Amino acid sequence: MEIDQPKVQLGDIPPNHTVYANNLDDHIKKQELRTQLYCLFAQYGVILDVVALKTPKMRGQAFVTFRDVASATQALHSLQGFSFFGKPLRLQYAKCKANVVAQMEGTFDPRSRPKRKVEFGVAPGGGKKAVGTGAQEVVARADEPSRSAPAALGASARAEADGAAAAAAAAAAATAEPPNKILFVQNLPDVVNEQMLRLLFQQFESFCEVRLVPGQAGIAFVEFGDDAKAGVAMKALQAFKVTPTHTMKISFAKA
DNA sequence: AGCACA
Repeated sequence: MEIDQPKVQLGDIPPNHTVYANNLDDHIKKQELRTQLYCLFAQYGVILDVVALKTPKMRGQAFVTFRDVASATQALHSLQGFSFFGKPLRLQYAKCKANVVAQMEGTFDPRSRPKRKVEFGVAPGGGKKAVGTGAQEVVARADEPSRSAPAALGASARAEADGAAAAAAAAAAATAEPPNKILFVQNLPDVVNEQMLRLLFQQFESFCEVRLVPGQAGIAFVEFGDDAKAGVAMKALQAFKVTPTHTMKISFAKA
């Protein structure tokens, strides 16, 4: 005879594009959490969105949405119990369909509330006015099902896979100057602002500040606590695609 | 434990 099954049975929830994760360390900053989850889960497939809220009800939880259910399934099984920031991941399928997925299927019904998430960089409608209100809500998301240009997080992972050549060139350039706690960032699109750059760089330890150069579009300085920490950030974000056409070049600033 | 996306 069968005894009642304890805790969560995966079978309770049908397969979904989205993996629901809980038991997350809730003192991790939201952006950091999303970035780390993105990096961890991206090995199982194309990620459309990572949602993490810090509201009382939603803290310690996150939603990772894949383009394909099979990827979600793969990730769910492979990463079940994975030690993430010292705590084992608890994974299930999400109970509901993510908005991105509904959009992908063309069934998105904005009856609740129409969402205007801001893309990092170029606004889909074109033009140079990109970020207005919700600049801190940068999302990793694909707008078009097929050859989408995922923003922020997606681009970061893409930059890894993508720019062998660009990265090599940038790395070569990076070695031109000796280590410095200040980084020199080039090839930024002219729509970037400090807020956006901060989002990218603040996830690294000992981040201090971002400085744009008035009158000098496309470049910025980013300061860290010391040379080594700056170097870590540089390596991680080297060749990051800020937009599909702008690949960041990072080097140590001149002393 | 807790299933959202403004």
